[in-house]
Amino acid sequence: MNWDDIKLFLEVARSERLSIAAKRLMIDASTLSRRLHKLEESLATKLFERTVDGHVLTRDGTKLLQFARRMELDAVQAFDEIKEHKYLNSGRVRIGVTEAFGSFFISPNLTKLKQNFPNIQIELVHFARDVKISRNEADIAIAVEKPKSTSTIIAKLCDYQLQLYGHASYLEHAAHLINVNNLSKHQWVSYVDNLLFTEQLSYLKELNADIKPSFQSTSITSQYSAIKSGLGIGILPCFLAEQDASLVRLCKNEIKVVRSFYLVTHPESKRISQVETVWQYLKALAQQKTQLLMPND
Amino acid sequence: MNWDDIKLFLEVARSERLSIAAKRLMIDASTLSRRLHKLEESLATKLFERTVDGHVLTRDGTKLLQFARRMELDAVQAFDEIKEHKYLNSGRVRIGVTEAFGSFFISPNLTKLKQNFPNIQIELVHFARDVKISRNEADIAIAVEKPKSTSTIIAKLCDYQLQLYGHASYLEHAAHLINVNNLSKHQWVSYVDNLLFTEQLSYLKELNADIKPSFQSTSITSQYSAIKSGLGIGILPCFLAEQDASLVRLCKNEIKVVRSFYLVTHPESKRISQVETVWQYLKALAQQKTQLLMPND
DNA sequence: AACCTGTATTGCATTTTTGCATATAAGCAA
DNA sequence: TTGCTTATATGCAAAAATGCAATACAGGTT
Repeated sequence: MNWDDIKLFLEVARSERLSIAAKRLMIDASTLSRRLHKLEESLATKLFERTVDGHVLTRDGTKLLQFARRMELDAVQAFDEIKEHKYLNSGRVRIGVTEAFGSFFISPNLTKLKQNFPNIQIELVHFARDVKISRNEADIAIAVEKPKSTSTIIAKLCDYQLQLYGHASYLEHAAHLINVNNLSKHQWVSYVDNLLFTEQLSYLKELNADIKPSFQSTSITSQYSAIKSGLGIGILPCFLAEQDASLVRLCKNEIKVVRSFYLVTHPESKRISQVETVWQYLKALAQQKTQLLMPND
Repeated sequence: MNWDDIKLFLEVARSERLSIAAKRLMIDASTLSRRLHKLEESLATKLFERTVDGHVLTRDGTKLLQFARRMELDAVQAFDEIKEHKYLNSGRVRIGVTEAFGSFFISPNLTKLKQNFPNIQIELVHFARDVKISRNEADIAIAVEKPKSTSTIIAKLCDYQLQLYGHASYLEHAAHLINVNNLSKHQWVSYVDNLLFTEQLSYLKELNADIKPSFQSTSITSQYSAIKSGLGIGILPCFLAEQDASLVRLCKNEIKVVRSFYLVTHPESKRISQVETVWQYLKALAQQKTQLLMPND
């Protein structure tokens, strides 16, 4: 596949007219036509329906268009930034992160970063299973498991603790006090077992095999909402639950699950200034928020 | 600029050896050398330092590398998806959104979307001033002001309300009850005036010119934290504050600021299935959460 | 110093791509 | 029908890109 042909493709997709596109690109229409055919050949598909009203995108063409637009954005940005030499700590950094950590820890704590480095743009990508750092799906991944890939840079970010939480409204109903021995008598909120993206999170098994959850979700946010609405008790990361004064930590000392987050990146990315900046920022942030991640009171 | 040269550039940047890169690309080293020089010429810069130990990236080269990697990701994904014909409701959708709405409304409510469309990846970009939809910086922007650009598609997403909130701990200290007439006697938390990215948010002026804030921040999250920690009272979006039971709404009926969010996209994007899906999802979500956005009790 | 090794670049013949001129076909409007 | 537009196809000369062989260059070794 010739990337430059994608540039031509974009123009044709936009003008919907071969001749107009050719003029804009300042090449001959015949050349353009030939190169489009070549692109289609290399993708083994038809990108345009050649009608009398010009070139109309096919399904595959539409699909290509969205990627082509992104490529264009990058090409243009690269050109601009190099031309203007404004490359120190500016640009996008894509962070791949779990839902909970992204929404409740990273997102709310980007203020200082934005103040110190106003030209860094953070993109947050929530991932369910893996972010493929090796495939550049993110510049920095925050993973629960150490990836095995050899070509990545890995650093431990922090430990974090998960504990048992319940909402005041549920605890009122609970006739008997909750303790480690009567856990299975309670309503539990938890992950959907078979969808666990990492064995690391199947903490229920660690506790007691008898416990049968009454509400399950793949989303930590909806578990959080469920617990908050009094549906039951459940394990939540402390960095999430401790920010909500209406949740009560139960069996403080008996139930403690500790997990770790790892920062992962690609050697190529790590050398880029704004990626390095964000990397350091995240490490500092985690250190500073130890109390929230690992409450020890 | 020839995009295809960027592909070659990538390979050389990685192998750091012209000859090795040439072998991998299955072209002659001389061709590769010439095309690199041509790329440098079109960018009017030097991308590599040609040393005895191969091609070492310059500053500009490093800058180009990060964009090149993104382009590669897109090219590869485009190729894969077209090859596998898996183009319905799969792919990335980048949403540009304000900090508050992103962190406290969008992020926590993506669960259903993920369940129904597991192959859609959401990228959240927080923006301070504008997301340039016209430049493809996001597929969908959620803006506080209607953009004037002609080439965009705009739809009203929702109204949302901002009200005055305080934390229990602050209200205890407050010797006198808070009412509309003694507002200026209180500690206020607010935006940094001159950094307001849109006039829409300068609600303090709407209330009372006498009010002098004692804590200001550009970040709604840190205002939220400040209010929560008892530093003072302040205006917060209801969709944020109402989710926190420890905050008390003050002067319910007297102080009400109403603003609106607009969905913005590009005609090209709108035709893409997953963008349209997310667009509809957001509209439905806003409708469903009217009570949170515009509490009327 | 002469030589070897690994590197990138240059000169030149060859191949490929391009632009132009021209031809063909298809749809549509007067 | 004719005339207009638009896209594709073809032949061909001009221009550009390519591969190969030769060259240059820096470091280290004999």
